[in-house]
Amino acid sequence: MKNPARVRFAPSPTGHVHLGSARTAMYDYLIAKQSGGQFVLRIEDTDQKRYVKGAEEELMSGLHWLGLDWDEGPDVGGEYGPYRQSERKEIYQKYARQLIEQGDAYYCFCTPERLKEVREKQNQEKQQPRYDRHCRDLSLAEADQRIKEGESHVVRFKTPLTGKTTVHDYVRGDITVDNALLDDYIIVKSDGLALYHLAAVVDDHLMKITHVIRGSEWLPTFPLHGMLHRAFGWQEPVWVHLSVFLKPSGKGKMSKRESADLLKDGKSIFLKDLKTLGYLPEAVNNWIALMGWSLDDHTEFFNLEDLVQHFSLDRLNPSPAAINFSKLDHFNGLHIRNKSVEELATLIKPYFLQNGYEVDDEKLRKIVPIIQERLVTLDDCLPFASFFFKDEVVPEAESLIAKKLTASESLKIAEDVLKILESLPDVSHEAAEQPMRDYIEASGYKAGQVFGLLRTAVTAQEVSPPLFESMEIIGKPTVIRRMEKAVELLRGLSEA
RNA sequence: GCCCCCAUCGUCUAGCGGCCUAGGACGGAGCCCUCUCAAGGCUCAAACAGGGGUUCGAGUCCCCUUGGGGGCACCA
Repeated sequence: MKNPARVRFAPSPTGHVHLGSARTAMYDYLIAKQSGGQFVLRIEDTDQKRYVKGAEEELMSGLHWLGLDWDEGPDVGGEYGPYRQSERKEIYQKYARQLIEQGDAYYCFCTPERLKEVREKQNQEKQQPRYDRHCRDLSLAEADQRIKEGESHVVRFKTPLTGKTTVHDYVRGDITVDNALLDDYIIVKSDGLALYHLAAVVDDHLMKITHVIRGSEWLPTFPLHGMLHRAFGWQEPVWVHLSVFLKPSGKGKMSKRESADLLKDGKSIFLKDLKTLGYLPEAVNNWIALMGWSLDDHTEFFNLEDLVQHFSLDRLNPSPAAINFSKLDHFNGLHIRNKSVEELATLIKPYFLQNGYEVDDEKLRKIVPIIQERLVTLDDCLPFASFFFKDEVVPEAESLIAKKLTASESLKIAEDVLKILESLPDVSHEAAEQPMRDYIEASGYKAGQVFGLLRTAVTAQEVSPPLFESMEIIGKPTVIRRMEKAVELLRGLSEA
């Protein structure tokens, strides 16, 4: 057994939970669980301006939906709290001051306006936009004095002017950058709250985090985080940068606009949408787990427990992955078929209820086996099985005309079939199929023609679960009633 | 523009110098099964970005080019 890992998922509550976050959270969870360690949820809300109401709740329900339950977090507590960064303001200030006093950071009094001017000038001269280090060499005494006088200030990290910094990413290896190319990043804002860089590093240390798994958008500031740890003299966690998810075309990452368009197609990159669209959390997990990770060259069906057992950082793939929704559909079908009748019945029942149908559980349990392998998403149960719960279904008269036959020929068939069904003790699969096949044999019509007509009459659909199984569930009185209606409709058609 | 990262079928990927006439999956095409639709089974088309090295031998190691992605905020 490995050493217990403490892994944190640290989202900012600024919007909907998307696939990229979900995958990071899952990997966090897997590493924590497989080592017998803790999965920690930490809310990174140091930017109050970007706070979105309800985002935290959505985040938590999204994680729970996927089965990624955390051991420590703002709601459940833990011995390393508080777990919301906005509640840790004083902690960051203390550490920022330490950095300043030991010469690794400094107060900066430059106004946003001046910064903007500097940037514009640099842009004009085609220089790299960067802070000009105007306040870097102010003495601490002078700085403290100006602060006492109430002057607005931020804290910047004092990046070494020369030399190189090497940081180690678990999947990419060593990454080395020239310090001269780095900026003196702001680590505490003028409102006194730390920026991500400082807050995350301090929290990761204080919370004894062993693995930092995050998106590759953090790669550019990765050296800063390494330098911060070293300035404090802290041991660094294992750093793991995951590749980003690209839009289905593979060209760039998903924009807000495109996300909206996607929803019109019944697809989405947001967890909350995926749920209402009828996707199973098991399928979503399976799907995103395999975007950037693989076990071997053939295993592809996983549930969360399998992943806990088999997941390994060693098999992470550093290259970006395009989102492939047809693969999600495939996995969803696989996981739907993997459900027991009881489980699936429970999952699809709400769809019928929401659409105003009264659902008899006994009946539903009979329906599940015949539609299970036909469902791609849970809401597919509606087009497949609604007719079971309707008192009456009335097909279009024209749709009753069997393939390659006339209305009057179809009428003849309908009348014959009705007669046969009436003569049967019941319309169970066993009782009905053979007589129907005998009729087909004797009449010379094609099986497709007769069954097609029967299907349309009984279900008012061209596509349905297997006919005889369906009729058995519907029951003889209703089947007879619907056949009579079909005869009536066809009669009207052949007289016209 | 500058910095960083990445590079195998359309897509997700296996491949860690000889097991590769490059394997699997999704999607596509076809066939079988069949009362429709599925599911399932079988078959086919489909890739090592290009150029230099290193080596007896390169998809696998190194360099360059090209392409793609990410970042350059008092956001995370």
